[in-house]
Amino acid sequence: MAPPSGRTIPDATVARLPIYQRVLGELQDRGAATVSSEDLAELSGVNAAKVRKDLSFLGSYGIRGVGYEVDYLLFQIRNALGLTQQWPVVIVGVGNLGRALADYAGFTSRGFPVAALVDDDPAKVGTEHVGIVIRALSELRDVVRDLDVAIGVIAIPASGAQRVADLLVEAGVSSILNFAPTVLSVPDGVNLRQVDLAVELQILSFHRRHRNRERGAVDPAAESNPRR
Amino acid sequence: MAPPSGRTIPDATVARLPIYQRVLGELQDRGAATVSSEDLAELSGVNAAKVRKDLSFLGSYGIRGVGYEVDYLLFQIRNALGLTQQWPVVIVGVGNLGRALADYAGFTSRGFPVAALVDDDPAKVGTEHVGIVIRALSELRDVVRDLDVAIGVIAIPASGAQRVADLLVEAGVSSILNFAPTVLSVPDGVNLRQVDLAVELQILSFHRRHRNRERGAVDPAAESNPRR
DNA sequence: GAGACAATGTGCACGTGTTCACAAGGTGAC
DNA sequence: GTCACCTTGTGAACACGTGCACATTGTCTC
Ligand SMILES: NC(=O)c1ccc[n+]([C@@H]2O[C@H](COP(=O)([O-])OP(=O)(O)OC[C@H]3O[C@@H](n4cnc5c(N)ncnc54)[C@H](O)[C@@H]3O)[C@@H](O)[C@H]2O)c1
Ligand SMILES: NC(=O)c1ccc[n+]([C@@H]2O[C@H](COP(=O)([O-])OP(=O)(O)OC[C@H]3O[C@@H](n4cnc5c(N)ncnc54)[C@H](O)[C@@H]3O)[C@@H](O)[C@H]2O)c1
Repeated sequence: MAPPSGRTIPDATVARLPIYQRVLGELQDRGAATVSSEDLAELSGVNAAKVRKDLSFLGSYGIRGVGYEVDYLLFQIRNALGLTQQWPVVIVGVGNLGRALADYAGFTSRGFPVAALVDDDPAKVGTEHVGIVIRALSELRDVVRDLDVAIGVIAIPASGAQRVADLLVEAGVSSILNFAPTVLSVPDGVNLRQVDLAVELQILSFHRRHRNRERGAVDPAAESNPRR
Repeated sequence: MAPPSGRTIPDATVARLPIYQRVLGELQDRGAATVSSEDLAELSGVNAAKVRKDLSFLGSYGIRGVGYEVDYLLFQIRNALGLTQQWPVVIVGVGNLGRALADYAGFTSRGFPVAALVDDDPAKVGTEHVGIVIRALSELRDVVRDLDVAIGVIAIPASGAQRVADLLVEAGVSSILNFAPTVLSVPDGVNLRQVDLAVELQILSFHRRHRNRERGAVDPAAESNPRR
């Protein structure tokens, strides 16, 4: 029976598939043959019913009374996620963050090899980092074409991010991961994801503050800035 | 009139407040006195009705017919997010990623100063990075107490992450930002956020694959791994 | 071959989030 | 002081996500 895949998979499910994928990989390494939705849920930090519903969007790959075959399910998830092939990545901006990303082995091992590094600092262009020659921004189009780059990672200051995003799109990249703390706009058809660490910290800060408030604390500052 | 703040603010709104905060800061720098929900929405990449509803959870801070006073609204959002004070951060794991984070000026400027660095590599402990002496894992409790650390950032390999999370909680940290690609469990009352770059890439990969499928492409691999 | 068993797959109800559309209500012009 | 105008604040409908509960169905035992 062919996998359904005609069905649309909800965004919330898509966001969890990579977690299941990683957990299943660990189970496979440990030699587990099958896993129940309950165990998979426990290891993934979610509800068992959610796991079953999520997996049912991929197809009916479980065995009632037994669970899911680890190898088979893992293959199906990888297939759904498009991880049956490699997706070369270009990192734009070889600063603190760009270097850390380029050094990181976890990307290549998960099928996202760092194919190219790009920077607009003339002092950096032409030098090597982790064996990759840093190219100029003007070469972006060639780099993308020649190395068949699928994904662009933006690791430059916010001020230049929109321009680089435009250049990436022009060069034919249709998936962008942006680390610059700014809202980017891209044409329809281009996929954009934002990772904003300051936002994460601020959300933590909110919850911490709110927890304190529940305990009866009052923030005097709230009154100290009257309008006008 | 006191800010309501008795109301609970939806999670989805909390996640957007940092964006509004950043955009309003930019508007303030440009000297804007007021802003309409429509303009703020445009700059934040969201719907105008959503902006108004989000802001209404903080209180009735707009002026009908005019918009929102930038200074005043910014103050209220900062207050809601708990950004009226500094939240010292400890980074555990001074490797590729930990170093990049420690070097990053954006945290301190947003009220999250890197107060301490911790690593368990004896070769690193005692050395300095960006003027901060790296401390041993065993000193974590003292570091958290003495420097009044509010937030712990985990930047070590997945295998040790749960143990470090436990240590952070024991040391009194109640907000954790985890970069290790693993599911952590923490007690109630501890706030945990996960940043997983491989997950982000895999979500991009999913959408790219799906886009291609819609155009009629068929992945032959889907059939090539029959069960047993 | 039949029956007990165990875990899946899903209908359903509930909660959360989004968006529209418009009444409510300040502001500024005259 | 009145009126026209403009943007907020929110009710209501809709879409999406979650989780319970259980019928369904494949497996294994005897
Ligand atoms: N370092 C971190 O830990 C961290 C954390 C959160 C967010 N960020 C964000 O990531 C981005 C990069 O941070 P960073 O610390 O690596 O900065 P950085 O200043 O260390 O490095 C930026 C690099 O980008 C290059 N660059 C600048 N403009 C460019 C352009 N238009 N085209 C190509 N290259 C360009 C610079 O030459 C430099 O090499 C920033 O937006 C920052 O806010 C970084
Ligand atoms: N580097 C990246 O760009 C990147 C990207 C995505 C995710 N990550 C994740 O971030 C984490 C760190 O990545 P990295 O590239 O910095 O790794 P790394 O190996 O460069 O550095 C890890 C550091 O943590 C220290 N360490 C290890 N175990 C420790 C423990 N129990 N207590 C204290 N310190 C300990 C090591 O001594 C080392 O200094 C990993 O989980 C990785 O998967 C990194």
